[in-house]
Amino acid sequence: MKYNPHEIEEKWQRRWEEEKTFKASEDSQREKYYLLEMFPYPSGKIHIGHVRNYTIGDVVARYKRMKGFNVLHPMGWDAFGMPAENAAIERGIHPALWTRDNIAHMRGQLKRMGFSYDWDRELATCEPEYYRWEQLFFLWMYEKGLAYKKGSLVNWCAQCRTVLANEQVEAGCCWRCSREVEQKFLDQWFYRITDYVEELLAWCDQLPDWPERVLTMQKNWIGKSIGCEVAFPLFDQPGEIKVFTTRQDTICGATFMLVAAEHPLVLELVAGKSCAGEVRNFAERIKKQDRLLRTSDSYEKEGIFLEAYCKNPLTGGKIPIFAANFVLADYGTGCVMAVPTHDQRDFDFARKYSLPLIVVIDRPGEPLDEAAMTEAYTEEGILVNSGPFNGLPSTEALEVIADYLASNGLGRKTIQYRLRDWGISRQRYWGTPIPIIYCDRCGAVPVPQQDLPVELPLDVDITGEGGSPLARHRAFFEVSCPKCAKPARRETDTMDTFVESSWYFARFCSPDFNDIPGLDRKRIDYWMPVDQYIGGIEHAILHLLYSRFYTKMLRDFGVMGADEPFRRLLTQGMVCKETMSCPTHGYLFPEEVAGDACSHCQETVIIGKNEKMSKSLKNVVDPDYLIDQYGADTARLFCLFTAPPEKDLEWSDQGVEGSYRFLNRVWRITIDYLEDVTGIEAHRGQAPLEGDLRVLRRKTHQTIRKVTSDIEERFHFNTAISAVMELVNALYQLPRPAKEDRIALSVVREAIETVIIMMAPFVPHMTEELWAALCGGKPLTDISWPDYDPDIAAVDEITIVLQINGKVRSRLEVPADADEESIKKRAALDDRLNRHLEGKRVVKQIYVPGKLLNLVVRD
RNA sequence: GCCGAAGUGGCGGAAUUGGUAGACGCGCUAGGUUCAGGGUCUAGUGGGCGUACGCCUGUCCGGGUUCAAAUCCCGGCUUCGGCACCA
Repeated sequence: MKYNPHEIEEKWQRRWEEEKTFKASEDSQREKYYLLEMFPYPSGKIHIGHVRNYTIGDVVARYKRMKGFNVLHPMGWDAFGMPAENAAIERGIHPALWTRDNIAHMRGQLKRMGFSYDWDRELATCEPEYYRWEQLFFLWMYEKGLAYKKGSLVNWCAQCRTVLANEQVEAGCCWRCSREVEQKFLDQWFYRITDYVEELLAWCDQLPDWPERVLTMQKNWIGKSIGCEVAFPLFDQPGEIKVFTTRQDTICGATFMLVAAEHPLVLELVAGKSCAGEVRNFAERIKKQDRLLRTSDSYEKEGIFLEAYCKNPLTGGKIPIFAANFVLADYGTGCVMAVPTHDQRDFDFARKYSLPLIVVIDRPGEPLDEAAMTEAYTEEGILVNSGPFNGLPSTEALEVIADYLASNGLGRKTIQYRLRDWGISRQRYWGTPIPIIYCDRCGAVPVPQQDLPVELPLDVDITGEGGSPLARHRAFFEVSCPKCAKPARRETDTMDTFVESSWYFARFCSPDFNDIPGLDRKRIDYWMPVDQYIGGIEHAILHLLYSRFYTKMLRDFGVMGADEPFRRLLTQGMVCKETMSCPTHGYLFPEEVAGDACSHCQETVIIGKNEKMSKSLKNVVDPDYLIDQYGADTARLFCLFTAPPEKDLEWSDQGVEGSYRFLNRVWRITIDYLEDVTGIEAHRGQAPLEGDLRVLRRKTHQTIRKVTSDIEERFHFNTAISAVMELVNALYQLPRPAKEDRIALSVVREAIETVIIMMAPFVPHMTEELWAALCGGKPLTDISWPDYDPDIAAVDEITIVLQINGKVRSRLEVPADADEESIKKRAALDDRLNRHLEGKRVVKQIYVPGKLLNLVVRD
């Protein structure tokens, strides 16, 4: 009987589906386990990188089920994603129907891999009901001031009529049409995530099972800095300039003031002065240049004097005000006090425009001299030239000066964050409509709850020419005001799709619950938080931060009990492969390459570096090809065995062969023994065994121990699989027992059953088939994960390493329970050891129980 | 520039608390299989020296701590990721 993966896989996939094998039940008495992948639904065809994501989740789900957990494992969610419009047009379906269609489309391919999803849940996120609740949450937030509208400066491409994210701007031009990007003031909706900034930051230290680097990224993104807001009064005129600084200890060294070029204050200050025209030109130039400059490596510091002065609040000194290109309008107050002696940027600026330098923090032991300085001194030191604060260490001065400023009404301690409120407005068709109506009389009026959901119209033209199709759709936006019934206009912006992905995990818990608020508190309390979330590092900041914010907000609305959405997080690595390209045809798919030549033009193919698999680079491996060639089990095994999940995986064709070979080995040894072990029970209990059988049985139990802990504690499937490989090797090594040797065959049977059960989460189809052949009865999915017997797994002979000065010189086989005395006695008789001891004396002996004996010797 | 992670054979990777470096797999070499090929089985496989017992050396580089370092500390190099004129 040959291993025929295709036949087996089709058979079991059909059975699992018919019997709804993987459905979670809410009334189960078992402990719950909620497992979710971080929206990995691809908007096109799935490639092997996706398969890796799903496989990791699937293995965990199958393992946890065998461990007796009630597992909720719905499929992740990316069907609303960005490329949906294009992909929908390509596939000839209306974008509004895209999500549902896409999920159906993907299921075929996903089921072929044997993934054990609870397939009936995720459709809940493509129903109008999903919009209804999302819009309800919006209205609640609007009521509480957590959703608000404000004008903001955006990158705007006039050609595409779209707002561009910073990363969509290439050298100041639109990534799609290469037209120069404009700065435009646009009214946009925001969610006030900054209200939760302290809680989001604090909980970063209470998520022990999240990867360190994700938390670090989130902390950096939030970017908290503690400092002072200080007012610098204007000289010879009323008013003041507020600055934010974290270095209030250097305030006496502030010799000039910098204002962001685009700051409104700039034009106010120069109004009516002779320099006004020049300054205006400067500001215009910087506004445009700024974006361009960001992409170049060296930023030339530029500024222009505004013919205005302000007063240093501590020294009273008269300091000039400049507009500068390197000050950010949207951080802090948009104005910076410049301390050239202790800030490198200010130093460069002062040198360029010949501005005065005053040292206020002196280097201990080696005093600074303004004239001789070649760079700013940014370290700690002792205050000088600072009046009453002279002699204070700078670290203490931070506090003292902050208190002084506060008590004298010159400033106050403040905290600045890098994190901005979350702009959710999108000028796209695809997304949840924002439920607001604008009326000339009543202003912005929320859509009444009973009118929800505001649905997307189906009769729009998707022209692909940019701009929101909704803004061109009169029937959609021409409405009457809910308050006064006069003609009014509906908001045509839709929500960022990140809003939808910020609570889908909660909707999955109660997909059919359509009473207010669309989330069944009872079931939410049972399943949430997600016990294990798995996904790519690319969502480390935005999606995960937004989901955390949303969870806290819904908690404060009383919808959810959890403080955090995801208890444990695994960020798995990417699958990489080298790119191939040809001078004429650009990037090539693997099947477009024959040997080392392009199959279109026969030119030699250029092999590029290893990069993340993506459609645009065409360095993808099609899982269908793998399944056709080797079967889904081999594809799964390869993804798991080659690298631990959090590492990037470099694709290799040869590795796949190895996985296939191993599965064949498992298949052959099982079939080979099948007849002999039929009717024989697997070995149980403690009955003593000798020789090879004892060794095999020990290996069996050691394997259970190893595989269990590798999956349980670390998700290190690669080492778990290698442990099973060792057990299979041991089975092959065992001399074939006689047919009537029932004891030997029972030990063999136990080993074979163990191999099959241990492999079940990884290669479910083949193991089901072998299990059915071997045991019949209950399918493997209903078998519980075995425990190992520590006594049987324990070795009875151990190797003690004999070292001299830490170098291994010999080894000693001793009984596991040998005591220190007897080991030392035997070591003294060891020839190899004694050869190294000639002419030396032992000054110390270090004995590590069960491990080694180290002799420290001198000449 | 700042923050973070990583660096181990020809390759992917093991080594869970400082205690046998290189598990397992790929590749390669040799041999068996009535041996065309493939498959499969067995053995070998970090480097150097040696007929051999064996010896030396070895986890990016340089120091250090320790009886003992891939692992801890200091300095440097390289790669990757994040943030970036953040006051």
